[in-house]
Amino acid sequence: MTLIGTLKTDKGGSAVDQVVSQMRQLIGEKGLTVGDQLPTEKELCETFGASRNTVREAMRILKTYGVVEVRPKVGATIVDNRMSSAIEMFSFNVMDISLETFSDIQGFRGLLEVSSVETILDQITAEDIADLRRINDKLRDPSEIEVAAEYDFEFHTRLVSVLRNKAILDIYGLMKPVILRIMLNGKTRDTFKTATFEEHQGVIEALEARDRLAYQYRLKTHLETGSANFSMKDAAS
Amino acid sequence: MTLIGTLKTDKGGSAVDQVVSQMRQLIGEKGLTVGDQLPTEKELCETFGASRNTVREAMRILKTYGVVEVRPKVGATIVDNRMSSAIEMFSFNVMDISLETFSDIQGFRGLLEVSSVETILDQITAEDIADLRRINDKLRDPSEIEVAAEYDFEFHTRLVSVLRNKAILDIYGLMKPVILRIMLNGKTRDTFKTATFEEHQGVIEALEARDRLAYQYRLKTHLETGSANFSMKDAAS
DNA sequence: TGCCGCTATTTGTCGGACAATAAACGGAAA
DNA sequence: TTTCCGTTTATTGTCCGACAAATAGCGGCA
Repeated sequence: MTLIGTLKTDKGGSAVDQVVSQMRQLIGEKGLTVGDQLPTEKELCETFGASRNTVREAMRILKTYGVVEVRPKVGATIVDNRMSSAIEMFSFNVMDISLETFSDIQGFRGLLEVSSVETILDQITAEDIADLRRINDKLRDPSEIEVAAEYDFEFHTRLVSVLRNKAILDIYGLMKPVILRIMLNGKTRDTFKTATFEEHQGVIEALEARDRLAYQYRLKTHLETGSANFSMKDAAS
Repeated sequence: MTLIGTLKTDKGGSAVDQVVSQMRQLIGEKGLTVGDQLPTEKELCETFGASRNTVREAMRILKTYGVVEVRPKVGATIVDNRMSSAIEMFSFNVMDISLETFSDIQGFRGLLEVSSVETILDQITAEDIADLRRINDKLRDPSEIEVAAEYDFEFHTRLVSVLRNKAILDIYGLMKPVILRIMLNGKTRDTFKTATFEEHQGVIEALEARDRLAYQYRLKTHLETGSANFSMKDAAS
C-alpha cells in the first residue's frame, strides 16, 4: 500500500522524522525560499504517503523551528524566524536567577543600552523620542507596582528597539522575566513615580540633545541604581 | 477537574498552544525537573480536556524544543537538550540565511565585539591575548576551509569571552551555525590563511596597545569584510 | 535463581469526520 | 462596467476511534 513508505529515504527514525527530512529535501529541490508557499497538507500526504496526522506533526516541527508559518486556508509559508524560535525555547522554564546570572544580565543590558550609544544616536528619530516620552509618562500614574515595572521595561525595550535589530530585540524580550525582577528590587510604587521617572526623563533629554556622554552617564547610573540592593535579596521562586 | 481546560482559555491562540502553556504550568506547579516523568498522553488528554492529537502536537513542540524526550511505552521524560535543539534549528539547511537575519546577526556581533571595547580593554589580560594569538596562529595552516571557519569562530568567541559574561557567551554560541556560514561566505582557504589572519593580528595588536580607536576600526572593518559579498550570493547547500 | 515468553500498557500511525476560517467566485446594485 | 456582499469551496484545526509497534512488568519454567 504505502509504497512510498517502503522506499523511505533515510535510515529513518519515526515516520514523522522521515517526513521532515523529505520536506527539507522537497524545499531544497524546488528551490523554495522565504515567502514561497508549501503544498497543502493533502498534497504532502499523497506525495509522502503519510497520514495527515504524521504530516501535521512534521509541520509542527518546522513551525517550532521557525522556518514555516501556517495560516488556516492559506497554507504554509516559508519564513525565517529561527532566531526568535531559538530564543523562545530558552524562555521555557524559569531560569534560576543566581547572583552570577543577575550580574551577567545587567552587564548585557549595559552593553545593549549604554555601549550602543553610537548606533542609537545615529538611528533615533523624533518618533522614537516621542514614544519614549509617552511611555515614561505612564510611570507617573501607576496603579500597582507590577504595572509600573512593566512600564519601566517597556521604556527600555523601546530604547533597544531603536537599534532596529530583531535579534537583539528578541533577546531583550527573552530576559524580560529576569529584568522585571531586577526592576522590582527594593523599589516602591513611589520610587517608580519619582526617581525612575526622573532618570528616564534625563535619558530622553540627553537623547534629544544628542549628548553622548550625558546619555551614557545617566543610563549607566540608572542601571546601577537598579542593581544596588540586589545582592542581599535572593529569596524568590 | 478539567476546569483548567476551560478557564485557561486565555485567548491563547490555538488549542495546541494552550496545551503547551498548560503543560509548562503543570511542570512548574509540580516542580518537575530533569529526569522526571510526565503523565501519559491519555492522562494529559483528560487533564486538559483536549484530544490526543492536540496533546501530541503540543508534545511535539516540547520535543522540538528539547525539553522532553519520549519513548514508546516509557512516556515523556523531562530533559534539557535545548542548546543542541537550538543548534539543530540553525543548521536547518533548507534555505539560505535571510538577508534580514544576516544583517541582524552582524549588527549584534558588532555590538558584542566592537561597541564593548571599553569593557574588553578594561578586562583583558595577558592570558587572553596569548590565547587569541594561539588561536589565530592555527589559521595559518588550515587543512580545510570548514576547519578554518571553525578557527575563525573560535577567535571571535574567545574575544567575546573576555567580557566574562556567561549569558552573552551562551548566546554567541547559539548563533554559531549562522556565524559559520557568514564566515564561509565568499572566502577561500587562502583568504583565511592571509587576509583573515592579518586582520585578526591587527586586532590583537590594537588590544595589546590598548588602542581603543584602532581596535574598533580594525574589528569593524573585519566584520564588514565578511558582509561585503553576501547580498549577491545565495546559491548554497 | 535466572532465563524466557506472555500480557498489558503506552506511544506511533492511520483514516475519517466535522468545525473554523478565509480565499475565490458569482450575483446584484449603483 | 465597477463595486459590494453573500455563497461556495478549499484548507487548516480539532476530535474520534482503531490498529500496529514497542517495551516494561509479570509469571512460568528449567
